[in-house]
Amino acid sequence: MDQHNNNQDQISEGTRKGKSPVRLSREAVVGLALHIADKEGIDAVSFRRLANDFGVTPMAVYRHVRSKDDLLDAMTEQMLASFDTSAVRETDWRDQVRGLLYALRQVLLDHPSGRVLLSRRSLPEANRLKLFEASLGILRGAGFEPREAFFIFEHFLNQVVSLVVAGDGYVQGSEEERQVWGAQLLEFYGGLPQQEFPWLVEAAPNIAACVDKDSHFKFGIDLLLAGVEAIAVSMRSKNHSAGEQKRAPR
Amino acid sequence: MDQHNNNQDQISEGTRKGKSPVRLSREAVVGLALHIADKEGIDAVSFRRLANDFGVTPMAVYRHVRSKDDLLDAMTEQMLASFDTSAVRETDWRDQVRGLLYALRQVLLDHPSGRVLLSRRSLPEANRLKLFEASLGILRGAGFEPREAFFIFEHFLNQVVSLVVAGDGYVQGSEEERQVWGAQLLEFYGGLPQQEFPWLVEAAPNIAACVDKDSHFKFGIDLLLAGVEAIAVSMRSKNHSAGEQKRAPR
DNA sequence: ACCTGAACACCGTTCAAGT
DNA sequence: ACCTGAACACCGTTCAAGT
Repeated sequence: MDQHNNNQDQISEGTRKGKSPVRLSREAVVGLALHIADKEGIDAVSFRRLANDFGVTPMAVYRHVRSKDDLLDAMTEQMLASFDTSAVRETDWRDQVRGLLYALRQVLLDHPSGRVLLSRRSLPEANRLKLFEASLGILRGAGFEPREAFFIFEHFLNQVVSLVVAGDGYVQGSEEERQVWGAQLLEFYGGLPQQEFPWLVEAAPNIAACVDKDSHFKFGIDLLLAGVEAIAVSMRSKNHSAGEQKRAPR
Repeated sequence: MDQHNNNQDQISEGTRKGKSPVRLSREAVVGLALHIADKEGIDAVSFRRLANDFGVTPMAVYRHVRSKDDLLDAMTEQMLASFDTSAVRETDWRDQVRGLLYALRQVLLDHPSGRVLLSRRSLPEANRLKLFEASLGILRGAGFEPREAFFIFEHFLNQVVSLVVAGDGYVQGSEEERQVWGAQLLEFYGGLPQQEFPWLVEAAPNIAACVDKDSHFKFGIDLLLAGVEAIAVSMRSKNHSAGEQKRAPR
């Protein structure tokens, strides 16, 4: 997290006037953009805003970044640079998967804008490719067919992303903002007419407490892995009769 | 789907000049907005665009819609109006759940903008509340605790949304656009260096064929329900020793 | 090579005014 | 009640210049 502040610490003090024009670099531009996105939301990132913070004209930014799409791709890459892939060295595939999911979670906790970045439609670059490849390797090693492995990976990604942002409670802003939103949710759902919405009224505290991320995340991952295990088992019984596969999931 | 054309058929022919000023209504505004969002993507929806299509000044739209947020909320509601809730009358909770998930899928297939609409952070209105309430009721009836029921519902929603948009292959545009994107994916992943990315090269056809929505959706729902079943079973065994619950999942 | 300045075609939203 | 017109503070991006 702190490594992204470096770029900004050299600049900071807001709208500097004309002097010591801090030569831009792609890394600095992307670093500041990611920092702004994480602290103020992805919508706060604009060429004009970046230029302003750098004390430079909007068009100067274009020398280091081809377009907004390019900028967002680069932000995704820089974010994933901190991804901890050490879990691939576990021996059991379940531990490998769990490890990667928790590593991805950590990235998303450090970078609230990650949800938006990861759900953009674009071709992945180096870091994202490595994550993708490692995951497929684990699932193929566990005995899943290419198709299943891909589907399962996709669901892993979706699941982690949506678990971290905690569904309804998703806020890319500050901790305080999230508290306020939680209070609003509690008031809203708790105040619904009880005859018409008995289950919603009952669930109101749980809906509002979506801030309780740890247990929420664990529940979701357990749910997902339970499903994957079940599929693995049913695959193994199918292979028993068909037997066209090299390795069955253990 | 066609009911949204009604509003537009009266207007159409693009930028009409001054005459027969078609009195706006909230329903007409929201209907056209949803229609534009589904055909051209959510970003194509703007007050200026709506005003232009209606042959009216941008500010006229504000008489029927308080703000952009209000407009998006209303679009979500109008979209969910076509939600088929008949599945709640099934007898087994698994069938009820499956039915609702497939009904939601249908809504999202009819409305490509639904993904964006449903992942906005806002308090739900009537139609969305009813869907939420019905789902909780089913899960509570199946014996899940309020907290689990809420978590599971959340995952259902996330799962359906992300399954329908098919992860990487998500395109809110036309069928043709999706084909193009699929071809790009195939070329990209298929063309990666095989030593470095063996699993990605192998999976390339599957990644590109994410257009194959039916089997993809079925796989995801099966995965999710397998996980839920497993949780239900482990809950039942826990209750065996604790026994603090009214009903256990059957 | 790197940055500036002006322009184009867009946004959401406010405010005062017309009918 | 419903719509207009002008304005404010924003967008991404292009193009022709400056140094």
